[in-house]
Amino acid sequence: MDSEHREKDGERAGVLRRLMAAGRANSAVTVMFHSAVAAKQGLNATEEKTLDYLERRGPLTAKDLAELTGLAPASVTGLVDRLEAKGFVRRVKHPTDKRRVLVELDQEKIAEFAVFFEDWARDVAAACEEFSTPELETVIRFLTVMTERQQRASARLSES
Amino acid sequence: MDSEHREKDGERAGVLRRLMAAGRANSAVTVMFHSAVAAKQGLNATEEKTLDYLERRGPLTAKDLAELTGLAPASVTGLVDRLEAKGFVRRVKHPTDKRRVLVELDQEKIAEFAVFFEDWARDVAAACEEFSTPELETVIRFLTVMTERQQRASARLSES
DNA sequence: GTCCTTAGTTCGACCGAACGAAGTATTTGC
DNA sequence: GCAAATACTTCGTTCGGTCGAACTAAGGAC
Repeated sequence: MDSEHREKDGERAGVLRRLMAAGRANSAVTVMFHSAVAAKQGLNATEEKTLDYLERRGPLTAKDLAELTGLAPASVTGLVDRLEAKGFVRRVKHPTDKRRVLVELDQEKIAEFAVFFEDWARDVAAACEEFSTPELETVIRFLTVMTERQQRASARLSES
Repeated sequence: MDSEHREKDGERAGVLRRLMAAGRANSAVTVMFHSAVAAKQGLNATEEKTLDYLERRGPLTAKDLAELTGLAPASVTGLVDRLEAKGFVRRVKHPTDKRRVLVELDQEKIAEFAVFFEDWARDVAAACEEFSTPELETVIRFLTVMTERQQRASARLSES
């Protein structure tokens, strides 16, 4: 290995180290931000998770929520009661099966809190002015790759 | 505004939109990963937060922890009891003031769980091979800027 | 040296969130 | 059309985590 290679490798290693540090710091702050939002909404972790499922998958039955959250049916009843009392969701009739209860988001309530995200979105956009479009494309590619990897790492961690 | 500008603006807007989406997805997964790690360690949110403070600031007194976590003194006693029972921290004598109790991390226990992070670090390093060194520099710069902004956004959210 | 303050613990109580078991309503299978 | 299965709720209980009040031990002031 010639000296040029050694130098390149050293630089690369340093960059990786700094990237790790930056990623770690960013994760810590992301978690804080998330829990600050939850606190603002007056929601606990379970309730937050439930709203997240509903946002991604649309209306779900109590049974679906039980499976997704890992809670007992009785606990889901309580969970939905709380979310309904706070105005985040509604119980609606299932179109074909009268035994089932569909839980759907109250879009108005969600919009109430969207204000904070718009604030944050403006912040992000402002920060992006320091970056060229190709640079942002690189960032998007990076985030996408990492999201997918971390997703798998989470799953591995949870199951084993 | 000529057609070239219009096109550039449109492209930029699209990139920003995709960046937001990528960032949002990444945040969601980060939070999941974090809670998966906590579950693996058998820690709740408060305990996790406490360990984080100890990692960043070194040994702290019970009073310090009470202020940082916002808990009552009695609750801190319980919190430290639990962390001590699980082997994550130790109570040690304060060098000058015998009333005080210093809480310090058990580095061996921390190292036990570092394995999972090494796994993840390898994963990250592997994913980074798809990126040139200058690209990674861009990512670092982006993460750093965003971390700082999100930090401030969290603080604003928490206080108001 | 005595009194007041400070640091932390113990104790009893409380609350939110989870659970299992039993109950109701509805659908499915034969 | 009746029995078994399914979806959800109700009820009583339990448990973890927090709290305030009272207590102990150790500094600090004068």
